[in-house]
Amino acid sequence: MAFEDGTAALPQKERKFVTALARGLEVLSCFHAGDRFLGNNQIAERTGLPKSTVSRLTFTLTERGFLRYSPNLNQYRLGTAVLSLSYSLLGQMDVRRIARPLMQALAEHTQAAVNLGVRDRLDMVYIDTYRNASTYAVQLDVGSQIPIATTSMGRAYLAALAGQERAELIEQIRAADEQNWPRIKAAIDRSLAEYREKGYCLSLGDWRKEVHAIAAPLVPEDGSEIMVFSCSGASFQMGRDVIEADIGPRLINLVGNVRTAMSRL
Amino acid sequence: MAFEDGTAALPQKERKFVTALARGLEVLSCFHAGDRFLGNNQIAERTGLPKSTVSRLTFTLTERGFLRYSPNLNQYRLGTAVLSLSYSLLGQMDVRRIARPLMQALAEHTQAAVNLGVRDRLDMVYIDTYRNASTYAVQLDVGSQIPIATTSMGRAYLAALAGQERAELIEQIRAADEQNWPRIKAAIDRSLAEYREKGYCLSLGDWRKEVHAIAAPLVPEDGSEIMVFSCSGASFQMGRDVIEADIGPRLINLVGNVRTAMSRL
DNA sequence: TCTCGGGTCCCGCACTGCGGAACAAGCGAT
DNA sequence: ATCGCTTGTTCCGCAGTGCGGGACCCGAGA
Repeated sequence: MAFEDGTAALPQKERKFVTALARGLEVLSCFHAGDRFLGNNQIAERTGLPKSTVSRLTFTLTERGFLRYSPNLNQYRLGTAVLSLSYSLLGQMDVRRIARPLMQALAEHTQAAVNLGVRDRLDMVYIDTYRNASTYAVQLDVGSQIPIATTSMGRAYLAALAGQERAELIEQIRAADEQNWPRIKAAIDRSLAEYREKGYCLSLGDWRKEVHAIAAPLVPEDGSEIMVFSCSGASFQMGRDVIEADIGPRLINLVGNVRTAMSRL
Repeated sequence: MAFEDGTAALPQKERKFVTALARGLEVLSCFHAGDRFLGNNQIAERTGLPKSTVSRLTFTLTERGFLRYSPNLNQYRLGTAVLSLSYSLLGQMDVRRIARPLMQALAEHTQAAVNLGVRDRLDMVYIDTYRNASTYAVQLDVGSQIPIATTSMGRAYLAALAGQERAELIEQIRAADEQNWPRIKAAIDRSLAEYREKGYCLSLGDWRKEVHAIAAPLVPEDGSEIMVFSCSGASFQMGRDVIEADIGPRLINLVGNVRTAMSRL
């Protein structure tokens, strides 16, 4: 850091920021669903950190059970410690207990998948999903990540977000995929309008051609994070007509019931 | 650090260790299933770190989505980023795909819960669990943690562990609960013997009085981590006789099938 | 044997992260 | 209002931690 006077002239904000920790988290996050094992070198590439730094970070993470080392491959995998964390989180969310029977009933009625998700960075993550036992088509499990921009769940989240935050998030989305921005922007605008009019958002093949979905957000009164319920299924089973006539109202109804159930603790 | 010659005379190992990162992870881990929100002060107490340090760490963790800040409570909760991590891990484990139908069948047959777990520190963590739809008794979900020392799953893990590692782990267990050590030690020894004789471990009310369980470990040939299958239910439904005569053989059979299925990729 | 792609280790330097203490902000009780 | 009391944020100089370029090492191919 080259400052003329040599004093620590960092902006105040940055003094609260612990680089080493952030880098370690970065290392963890660079394991995506696809890849089982990563070597130090690949990690270094993905994160842009120097090899020796990565070496130290992986050592520490392994030590603490957040990574697991495979001696014969000389590579790392995520460790079981991350599981405990996410359970601590899921166990806290009483939305899940409350919504479960309602979601199951809707899944039964529609013969489609009914999902509950929250946002993580530029994705929505399922924290629950129910489907009729016979449905094997779309296999998205708890923890699945789907993009914000092209899914009904993601856009319903956007629609429910307060103006300022929404603008910031949309900007991030734009920056992440300049390429397709015009198309994405158009779809988002359509969804926002749709939400204002009807209270839900649709995605009829935007994400995967053969998947139709509808989603409605739940904004908790206590200021905690927005959650989104969605119902998704094969396009041939879920035409626009049945979605708007039947599923939409039921979904909005579900959200309303969950909201009132949560408001009385 | 006061060394006579002033050189960095740290033991080599320690130079690879990134304290700041470890501390950050410590902060995350101190959120247990019970507590929704923690303030900086409580975190400082639990971790033994000074307040200002905690302040910086929580700032960084929040920044990165691993914690979430509640402005009106001035407190923190785990953030959604941890969810994505654990999904990256679960998605990688193909044991789950392979074992699923077998576990479901066994759950159906026994009318009890059938679980798959791995170790995290001094606990076993469920990575899958199936039960007959009508079973509402014990509600342990994916991510649930149960102690090693007093559960059949934990002790089956111990039994499958190689001598050296086992000794170390047992020592940690002793250190964690000196109090009840004699009783725990006795139960562990019994389980080790039981495993040698029969290939499974029991816990008939050791963990919760009204819960009976049986477990058998799967030691992967590729040297990756040990996994344990268990079957648990209400004590009045699962007497020792039915466990040993019926469930035990079926469980061992299940493990064998999974092992062979995994060995051919 | 040489090379090449991994990974770990070394080591001096600079800057980051440290933590005690001061400061600020709620909140109850008096 | 006024005083504690508790909890969180900020300050600031110091030291030691974490940094990272490069040497080194090892195993697999050629």
